Amino acid sequence: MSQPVRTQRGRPRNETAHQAVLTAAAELLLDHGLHAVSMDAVAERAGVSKATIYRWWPTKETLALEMLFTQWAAVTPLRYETGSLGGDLIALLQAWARLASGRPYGRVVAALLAQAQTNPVFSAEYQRRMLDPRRHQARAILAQAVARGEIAAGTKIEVAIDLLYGPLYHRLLHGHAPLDDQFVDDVVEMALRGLQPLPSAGPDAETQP
Amino acid sequence: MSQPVRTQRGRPRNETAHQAVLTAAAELLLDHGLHAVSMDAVAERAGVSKATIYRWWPTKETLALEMLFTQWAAVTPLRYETGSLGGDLIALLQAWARLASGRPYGRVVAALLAQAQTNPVFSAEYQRRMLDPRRHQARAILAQAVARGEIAAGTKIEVAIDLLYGPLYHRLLHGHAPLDDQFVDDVVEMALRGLQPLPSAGPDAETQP
Amino acid sequence: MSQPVRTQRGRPRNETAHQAVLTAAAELLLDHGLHAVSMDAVAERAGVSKATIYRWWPTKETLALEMLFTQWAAVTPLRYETGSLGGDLIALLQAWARLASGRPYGRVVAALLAQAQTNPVFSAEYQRRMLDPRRHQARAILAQAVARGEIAAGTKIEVAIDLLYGPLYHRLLHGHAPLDDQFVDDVVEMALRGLQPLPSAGPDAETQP
Amino acid sequence: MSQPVRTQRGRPRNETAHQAVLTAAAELLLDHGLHAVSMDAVAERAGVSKATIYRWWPTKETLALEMLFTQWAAVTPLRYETGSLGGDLIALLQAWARLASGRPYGRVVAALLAQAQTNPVFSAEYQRRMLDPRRHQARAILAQAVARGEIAAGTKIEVAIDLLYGPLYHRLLHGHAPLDDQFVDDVVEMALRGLQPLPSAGPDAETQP
DNA sequence: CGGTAATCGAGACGGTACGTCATGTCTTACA
DNA sequence: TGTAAGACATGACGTACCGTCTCGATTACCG
Repeated sequence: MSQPVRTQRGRPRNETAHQAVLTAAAELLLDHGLHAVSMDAVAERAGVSKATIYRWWPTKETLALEMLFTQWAAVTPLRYETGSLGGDLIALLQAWARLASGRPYGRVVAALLAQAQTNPVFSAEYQRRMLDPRRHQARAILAQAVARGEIAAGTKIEVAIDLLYGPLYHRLLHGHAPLDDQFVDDVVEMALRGLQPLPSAGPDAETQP
Repeated sequence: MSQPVRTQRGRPRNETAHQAVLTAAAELLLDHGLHAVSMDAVAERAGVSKATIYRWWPTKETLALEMLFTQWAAVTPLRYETGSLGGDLIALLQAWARLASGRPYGRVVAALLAQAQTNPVFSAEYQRRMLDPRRHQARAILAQAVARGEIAAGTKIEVAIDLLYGPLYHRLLHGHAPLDDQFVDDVVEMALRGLQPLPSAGPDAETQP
Repeated sequence: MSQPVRTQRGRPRNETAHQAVLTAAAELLLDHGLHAVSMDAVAERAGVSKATIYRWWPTKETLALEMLFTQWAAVTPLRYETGSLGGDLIALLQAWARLASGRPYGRVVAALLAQAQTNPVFSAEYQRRMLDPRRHQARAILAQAVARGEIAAGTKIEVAIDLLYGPLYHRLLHGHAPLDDQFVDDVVEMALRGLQPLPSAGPDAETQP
Repeated sequence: MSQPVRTQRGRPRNETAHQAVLTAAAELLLDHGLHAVSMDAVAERAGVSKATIYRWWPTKETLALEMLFTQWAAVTPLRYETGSLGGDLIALLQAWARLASGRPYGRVVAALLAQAQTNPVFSAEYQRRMLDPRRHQARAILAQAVARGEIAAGTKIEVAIDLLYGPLYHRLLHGHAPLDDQFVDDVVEMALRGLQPLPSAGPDAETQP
């Protein structure tokens, strides 16, 4: 985010102020949502001047994105090598789900998505920071599973990733039901085995008189 | 939205103005997104006074919700009785996907979701209008499938619905890949059969005579 | 004020509503001043529809004027024939001063004057109703005094009236000092005898060698 | 009006804009009166934003007061030392009358008085700026006259001031007759000599040698 | 006695201005 | 150069009145 090139001339950047801004933004965002956050409010709460904020973040969405990235990146670097596809996916998705549901991040994500709808530059930045790393991990896990023969070689990986992450985002954003460990387990199991019963010995058996 | 009871006293509501507001709101919202749309702009474009808008819609989110509801409800709720679960689901989800991707509705949905994150009243109204009817249809379809023995009786219906709609919303909101008929087919198929090959006889077993 | 000609056809005017409007206007005006009085507020307080008010009074200033005229006209019809100029003037002015200072009429008068500054039609109506009758009485009193030889025949009557009423309005509108009986006595005495001491026996005497 | 203390920090106030606002307000006020003047109109005409106006003037009455004060203060407070009471008073009052009648200031004064009726804080400010200085001058003149023996020591000074200024305000606000030099002469003479003829030797006594 | 007409209640409407708030820029002094 | 302070232009906000209008209901008269 910190676009200005450090030329090693002049007064160096005040890192304390930088952190104070991110902290103030996080509190205001998570407590009241983006629309209740003004640059003036962040400046006052952070004890910083507005000019300083605009110096480093062009919009409050950019600020919110960096705040979210910082908070979520602080927890992620797990290795997902449980040996089975199901185990890897649960490890991956549960880490995300616990993070996302730990505080009202739905407010932040929804606001960022809304901004991304009409601002292609921001959308690209959002995807680069928030989505691509997660999808990259998921791709690696699924590729391993293909290599192990757990899933077919022709499986549509991108669709599979949407099938896994989509339901999680759905609950995060719509809030119609909890985004908890049980739900992640259910999603992974249902995605792996499918809705239909096994054709060989499944419920069709009872139709045989 | 028009809650005030018509008591047959006083000047009757101007329905032309009502429609003009919805039309103007639709154009502005779909072209530029909610945050770029002001009540002043809607009023001017609709040839209506701001007071009239505020009389019937307390916020622009409420207005956007009614606009979206009106446009999406115009497509008649088809009966989904193709005889098979896969057919029913494709009919249901493809209708939604075509509607949602026909115009830039992602802008509107994202804005409404952002608003719903911090406004419980609005959230309830959004769910009542936009989500509940769709989930109700999906429940009916899945219940039929259970009755026909296509899926197990113990299937977690709510999770299944999220597994189906989640990926669609995911693409609508994130725009990382197209929300087209092919994607709906893939999602339904993957949700029905699962990622894993059939465990009992292996994925290719049945091809081996 | 009731401009519409009674043609003896149609529903007759509702006098109860008429009075209710004047009463409501009086309360609001005297309590909070004209700017705090809206047609909507008067209508609600009087239990009358806005259309009814506009039917009889084109503006709220007109309404205020009629209210003031009604309340002040109810008290005036004294005869001023005490036999002396001073007595007559005190009777005339004290009646006015008691009326004007009895309730916060300064609010009403100031508002009407403000309106009269830019609306010649209203100004004429205001003068016809509120000023001309008072000045007419004063002229009569002064004419009697001239006839009795109490004051010189060449006295400028219009200036004299301003000299008498001006100070009273001054205190009513500026409120820098009380508008009470004592003040009226002082004004009349000072106007009659003048500030300067009597020239025959006064300080001028010492200039006579 | 410019209360905020200049701490020498931050961008300094734009004095050009300050003057432009006062000028624009003066033109609009004198041309159309306060009620026909909107903050939006002043802002547009002055080429200044509404927020800037509200930063320095909380209401348009406050703005009008500063405008009036500025324009009337521009006429220097001459020394009134003509040697006689009559001369001093005519000098004092004619300066005021010429100022007040030079442009349609009656509109402004009436609007300010109307505001002062219901706003004690504004009333105090109005008196401090517009009335007190004039009354202070008048008191000095009358005190000199007492010292010189021109008027009695027991003269009620406050009443005398009302007797002099009251008629002038009366004509300014009611406009029933001109506020010109002749009127000021008449008021001063009548206030000094009184309406009644000299009681000791009759009104014409001094003309009899 | 039924028609005509004026009044009244209720309240929706287009319009204008209000006073506030947030954005993003700019100007100064200080570090 | 970076920062705090804060003034500024811009423009949307949501509210409040204004004066007009369209209804249905009411109450007289007059033919």
